[in-house]
Amino acid sequence: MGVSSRTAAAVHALTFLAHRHDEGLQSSATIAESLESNPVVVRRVLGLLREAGIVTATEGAGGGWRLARPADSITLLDVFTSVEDDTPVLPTHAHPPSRSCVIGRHMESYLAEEFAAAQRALADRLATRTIADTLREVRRREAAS
Amino acid sequence: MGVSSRTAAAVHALTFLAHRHDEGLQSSATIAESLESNPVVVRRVLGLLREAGIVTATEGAGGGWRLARPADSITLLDVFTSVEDDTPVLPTHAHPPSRSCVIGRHMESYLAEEFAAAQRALADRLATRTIADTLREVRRREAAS
DNA sequence: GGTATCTGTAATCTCCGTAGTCACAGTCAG
DNA sequence: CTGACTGTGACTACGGAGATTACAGATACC
Repeated sequence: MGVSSRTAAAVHALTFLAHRHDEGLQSSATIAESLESNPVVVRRVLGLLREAGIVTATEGAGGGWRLARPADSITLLDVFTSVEDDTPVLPTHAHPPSRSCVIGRHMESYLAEEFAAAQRALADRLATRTIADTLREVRRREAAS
Repeated sequence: MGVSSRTAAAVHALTFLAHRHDEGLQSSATIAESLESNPVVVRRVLGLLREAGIVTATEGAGGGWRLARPADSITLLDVFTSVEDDTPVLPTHAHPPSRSCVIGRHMESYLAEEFAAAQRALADRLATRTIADTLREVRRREAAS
C-alpha cells in the first residue's frame, strides 16, 4: 500500500554504524538496543542493505556489521531504494477500473506516469542527503542541547 | 503507514465528473460503475472532496454530484490533501527509539524534517497538474487508440 | 401523500502488509 | 568444544483499507 518504516530504521542503523565506525563491528543486538527493537528485525533490514553493498556482515563470534562505503557516499535515496520494495509511493487504483468507460480505460496508466514523476521529485530530494550529513546533524543537535 | 488509493479513486471520479459535466448530476452508483467499486466507497471519498469545496452533492431523487469549481482550478495536490490524512508519506520510526543513545535522541526529529522536505517536492509536482489536464490527456489517449 | 431515488453514515467483515517473536541451522573465534 | 554471532523460516498480533450491509434523511415526481 504505502511505505514502511524500514527506511527510517535503516537510516538510523547506518548512522549508528557511522557513529561507532572506529569501535569496530557492531552486533544486531547493539543496534536493536538503540532502535528499541528486535535483533531479528534489525538483521532483516541490514540484510537488504548488505545485498545493496552498503554494509558488510561478519558471521561468527565477535562478528557484526560495518559500513561497506564511506558515509558521505550513501544517500538517503540509496537507503530508500535498498529497503523498500518497488511499489510506487502513490498507489493507483485498488483494483483496475472499468474498461467499458473512457476514463477507466486510460486513467490507470496516466496516473501511474504522473505519480511516478512526483515520486522522482521526492527521490531527487532524498538523494541530496547522505548518512554523513545525518550523523553531522545528529551530533550538532546533541551539542546544542 | 503509507498512502491509500483514495487519491487515485478521487482523481478518477473528478475526471469522470468533468467529462460528464454537461450531462448534469452524476450519482455515486454511476461513478462506482466506472471505478468498478462500491457506491458507498465512492460517497465516502466524494464526501471528503465535498468538505474541501471541490464538489457539491444534491440529495434526494435525481440528485448526485458535480464539480464545484472549474476543472482547471483543481490540482492533483488539492485532491491529495483533501482525501489523504496528514500522516507523512515517508513514515519515521514505528515506535520511538532509545533516549539513552545519541542517535536515538535526535534521529526521529531529523528524519521527520528531511522526509517532510522530500514530500514537499512530491507535492510541488502534483500541484502542476489539474483535473482539466487529466481529462484532456485521457481524451487524447482515447483518440490515439 | 406515497413512492422511488438519491445522499449520509454507522457498524461490521475480510484481506493483507508490517513488526515482532521464536526456533534453529550455519559460521567462526578462542 | 563452547559461546557469540549471522541468516532464515514460520508464526502471531495488530492495524489500516476497501467492501458490504443496513438504515435514516432528503427530495423529485406522479
